[in-house]
Amino acid sequence: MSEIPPAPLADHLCFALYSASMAVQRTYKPVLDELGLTYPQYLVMITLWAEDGLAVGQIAETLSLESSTLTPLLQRLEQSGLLVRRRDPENERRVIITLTDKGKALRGQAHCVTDRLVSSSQMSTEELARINGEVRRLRAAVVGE
Amino acid sequence: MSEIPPAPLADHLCFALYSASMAVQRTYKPVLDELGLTYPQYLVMITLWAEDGLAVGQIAETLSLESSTLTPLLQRLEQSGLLVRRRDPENERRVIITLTDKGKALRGQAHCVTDRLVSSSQMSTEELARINGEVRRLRAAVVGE
DNA sequence: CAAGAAAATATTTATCGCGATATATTTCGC
DNA sequence: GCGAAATATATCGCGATAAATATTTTCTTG
Repeated sequence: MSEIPPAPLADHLCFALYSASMAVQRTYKPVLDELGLTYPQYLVMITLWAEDGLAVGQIAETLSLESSTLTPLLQRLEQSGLLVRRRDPENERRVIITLTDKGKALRGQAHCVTDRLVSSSQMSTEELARINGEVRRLRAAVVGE
Repeated sequence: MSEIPPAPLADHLCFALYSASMAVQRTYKPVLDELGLTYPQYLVMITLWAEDGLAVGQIAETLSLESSTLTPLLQRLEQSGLLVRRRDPENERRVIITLTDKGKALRGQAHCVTDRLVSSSQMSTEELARINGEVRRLRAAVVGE
């Protein structure tokens, strides 16, 4: 039996996702630097702009991250003055995250980040939305819906 | 003028790519653990299985990584006995990476990793190949071909 | 042609992000 | 009340980026 050689790099969907994700993050970086955010921090802010007052675990669920990843990340955002962390009085196991005025104010500048992808890719928003749907469908399939 | 609020998380293509890439990496992890590789190390091995004897800079170019990322990664792979690093006698600025027999032998077990994505996603290989093409096209557009 | 500037290449260092594991701490069920 | 579950934190190693450094090669130019 001859062994099946692994496919060349170009055929690996995992590499396409990996390198595309990195490329987008590099595109965002200059704008995020101006906002004082890293990319995962930016994802947390998007989550909180949509719904404030979430617990750490809820943010972790939304972003598919471990709470052990989020805790230091949120501590840094708190030190930046963008949010406040406090125990939930009704369930002291939980830590509730609340945006400060400064954190809310950052929301207005955030659309510049997304614009960056649209302009750099030179693709229509319809095309980008279509690819978004495909990739989300793939992810859902991989994690089992 | 009211400010444009950023779109909800689901509309962000960057998050779709990011979370899909992470999901695939988590799927691969158990198999890669058995091989003693991390995911970026696996990408390096795929590159070298396709063409051995590359310089650090060529691997960096292929994977869109910085040499400062690759140097410690390659040092770890060397310590694992999978490859050898040595200066190119013809151009002493370069460091040539060569697979050991152990590194070459690992190639036969590697298709198990890819199988993992195909089976977990429950999508046809045609479908996966089509998405691969879409994502690659997006990446190429973002980085400017 | 030779000397020095510039470019190419890899490494080092520092900082942050992320995963995995282990460890509290609190709450809930029996 | 005690054990089990849920939640967050601490710790350690690897990865990614940027900036600084070192070395070699190539270019320029007097």
